[in-house]
Amino acid sequence: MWLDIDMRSPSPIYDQIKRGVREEIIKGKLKEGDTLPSIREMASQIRVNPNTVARAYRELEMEGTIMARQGLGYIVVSDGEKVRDSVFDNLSEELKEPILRLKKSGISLDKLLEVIENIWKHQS
Amino acid sequence: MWLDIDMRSPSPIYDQIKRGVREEIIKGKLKEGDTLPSIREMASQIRVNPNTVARAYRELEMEGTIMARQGLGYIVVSDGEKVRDSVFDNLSEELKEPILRLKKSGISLDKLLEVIENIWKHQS
Amino acid sequence: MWLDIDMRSPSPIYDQIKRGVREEIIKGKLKEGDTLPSIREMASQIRVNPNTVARAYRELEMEGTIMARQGLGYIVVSDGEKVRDSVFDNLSEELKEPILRLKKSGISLDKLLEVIENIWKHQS
Amino acid sequence: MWLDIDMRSPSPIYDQIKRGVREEIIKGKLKEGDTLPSIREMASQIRVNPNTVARAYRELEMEGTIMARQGLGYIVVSDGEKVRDSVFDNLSEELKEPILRLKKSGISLDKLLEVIENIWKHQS
DNA sequence: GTGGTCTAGACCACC
DNA sequence: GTGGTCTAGACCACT
Repeated sequence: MWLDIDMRSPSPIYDQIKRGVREEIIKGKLKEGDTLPSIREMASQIRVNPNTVARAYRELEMEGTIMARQGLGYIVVSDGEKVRDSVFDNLSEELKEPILRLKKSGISLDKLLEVIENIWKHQS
Repeated sequence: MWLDIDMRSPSPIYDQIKRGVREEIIKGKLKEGDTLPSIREMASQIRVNPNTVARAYRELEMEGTIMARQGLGYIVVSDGEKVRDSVFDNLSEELKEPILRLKKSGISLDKLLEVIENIWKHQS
Repeated sequence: MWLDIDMRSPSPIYDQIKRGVREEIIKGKLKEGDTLPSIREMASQIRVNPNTVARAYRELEMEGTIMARQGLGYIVVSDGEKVRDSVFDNLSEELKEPILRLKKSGISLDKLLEVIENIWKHQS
Repeated sequence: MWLDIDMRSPSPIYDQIKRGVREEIIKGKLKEGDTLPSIREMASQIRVNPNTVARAYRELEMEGTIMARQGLGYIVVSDGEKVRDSVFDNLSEELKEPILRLKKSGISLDKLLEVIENIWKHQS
């Protein structure tokens, strides 16, 4: 499947897989009821240990995004909107720490917003 | 210089110490030429093993912020401005990833700036 | 990759390990993408505590020569040429001090070059 | 006295003092029978702990360069030539390690001699 | 007193 | 299995 995994990223691979699946759902490329690639297929596609994919799927199941169907594999059970909302929440959470540290280091809100806008506009 | 360390934080203690020292320099509480608390003193103050403090100091030395003088202790060698700049750069770098992911997930720039402002204003 | 470590040398073990790894890369015995012996394996081979190897690897990572991949091990990321160049620079830097002191003490350039050639030719 | 000590150098201060005294003798500014500055005077001049100067003098005495005279302080007992010879020997010894490492890393003798000549000519 | 290195061994996260 | 962090405690060199 079409996830691109960055082996050099500090964030764990199972987490990159989780995010990748969620993105596919948000983009509408995976819809409710669709079947995910099997663990083995996904693993060989992205050159990763099957255990790692299994962990990602398991955790996506625990959060209610996908579901295991005996003998059929995993299917999507959450719609794009729900997924998007939870992604937003998580990312906002992730932004908290660096922002508060920037605040402590004496940056102004205006300067910060400028930096953010810059990243938004000039990065791929 | 009594840093407050959060033992329950996911970020390693030696890293919290590094950030703490940098912050003191940025705030001007530590200036060029000032002596840091000795490894043992800092360790006992923040209830941590001396090795952990030693690692933090050593890495701050490697990045050019402080310097060891045998038998005497560590002194600050980088001025507040330099330290602030490098902290800004690092934190901006840290912001990049979550922001670009938010962009991919379909948030609007206005919504994002609103979220940022919220974090800035309503969090300690 | 069996480095030979001299426990009686004044230079610290972690540094000998760093230099050893760099040399293997320079010699071409380790190439970009190759995996290093695991920390534990290297440690048991050279009869040293794993922490010591870990420190060497960590510092090689900080200088950009190798890279850790969680759960998999360390891989080489810098090519032999880059490593050789930086080794040359560092060693030239090390030569500076004793040479300038010899100059101050009144040795002639010819005599110095003779001494150097002697060391080169008659030492292992 | 006229020694310049570099607090940022990695080499220990007592060693810098020893080298400084030897240099004065080689240069002829201190001759056989001359009195060295007292430990306290030297210590206050170069802003260093008296213990450190004491250690330097003690070791210079052990190697036979100077000698303590009860109530009179230290006097020079070795002539410039002898001192120069031993300095040469020590420095050659110091050159050995980096040179052999350069050899191992694949530099050629010609290239090395060129580097040495460069240092000699273009550095203070 | 100061920092620097090393060992032994525990616990955790990731693959 | 892999690396990453932390503790406890020893020993050394320098001031």
